[in-house]
Amino acid sequence: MPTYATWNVNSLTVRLPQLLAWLEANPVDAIALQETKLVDEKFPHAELAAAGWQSVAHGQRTYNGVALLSRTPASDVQRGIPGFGDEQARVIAATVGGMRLVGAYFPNGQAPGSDKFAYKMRWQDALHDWIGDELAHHPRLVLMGDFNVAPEDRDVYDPVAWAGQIHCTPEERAQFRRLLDLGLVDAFRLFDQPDRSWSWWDYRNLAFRRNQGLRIDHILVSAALAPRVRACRIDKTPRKSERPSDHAPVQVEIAD
DNA sequence: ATGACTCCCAGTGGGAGA
Repeated sequence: MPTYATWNVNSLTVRLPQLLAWLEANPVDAIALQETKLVDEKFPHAELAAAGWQSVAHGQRTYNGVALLSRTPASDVQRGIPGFGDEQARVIAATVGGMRLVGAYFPNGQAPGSDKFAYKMRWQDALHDWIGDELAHHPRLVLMGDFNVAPEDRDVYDPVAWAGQIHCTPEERAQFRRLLDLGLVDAFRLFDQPDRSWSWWDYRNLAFRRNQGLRIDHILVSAALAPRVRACRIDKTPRKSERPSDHAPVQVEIAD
């Protein structure tokens, strides 16, 4: 049964050993990575290949950077959103085993009303329109990554404190729902899940120990795939390790 | 409490993240 995962690793240089360990314990068919923070020339293709992973990357210095790792070759690789001039490396898509996989690192947005928030809105407009086109060509599509949006109050540890704050604004949530309106389905919510399930915990304030987090990393599947989803879960295990990413990996199982 | 931590590039601090 095909399985896919997404993980914001917050520097692939720092997290490569943890990534390889996680992949050994969780042998997914493909994984989308965000915040690799590596130019493509420095991407660790060889180390990953030695562990049995093919990799395609779209990176830049210091910030952002995305990649797709797969057991079998990736074809029709797309870097960035077509037609959307973007200096920031946030999107990589490829076809793996007949499945269109889109890995995305949504802009943070900083604060409502800021220039970065306006960019986040423009970026999501462009992503929405492009995903609509992609779905027309690829009915079997998975959009996964760090969305930097908590879709509902139940995705926030303190929805009162976070009301209207970045990741929780009505504008960001409306953009998320617009993706669902394309026929995409939030795989995580197809199943009963533990209360207070998060995918990100702040490094500060003992947030992980207190389980104060947000669910902002998501896997959306196309309408054709939704009936075939068998499981979707967030793995908190890596967040407990030494020098963790602040995000947890999310994975999905889809029946053939 | 306009913080707290971590990463990067830098250079003995500052920006960005969320």
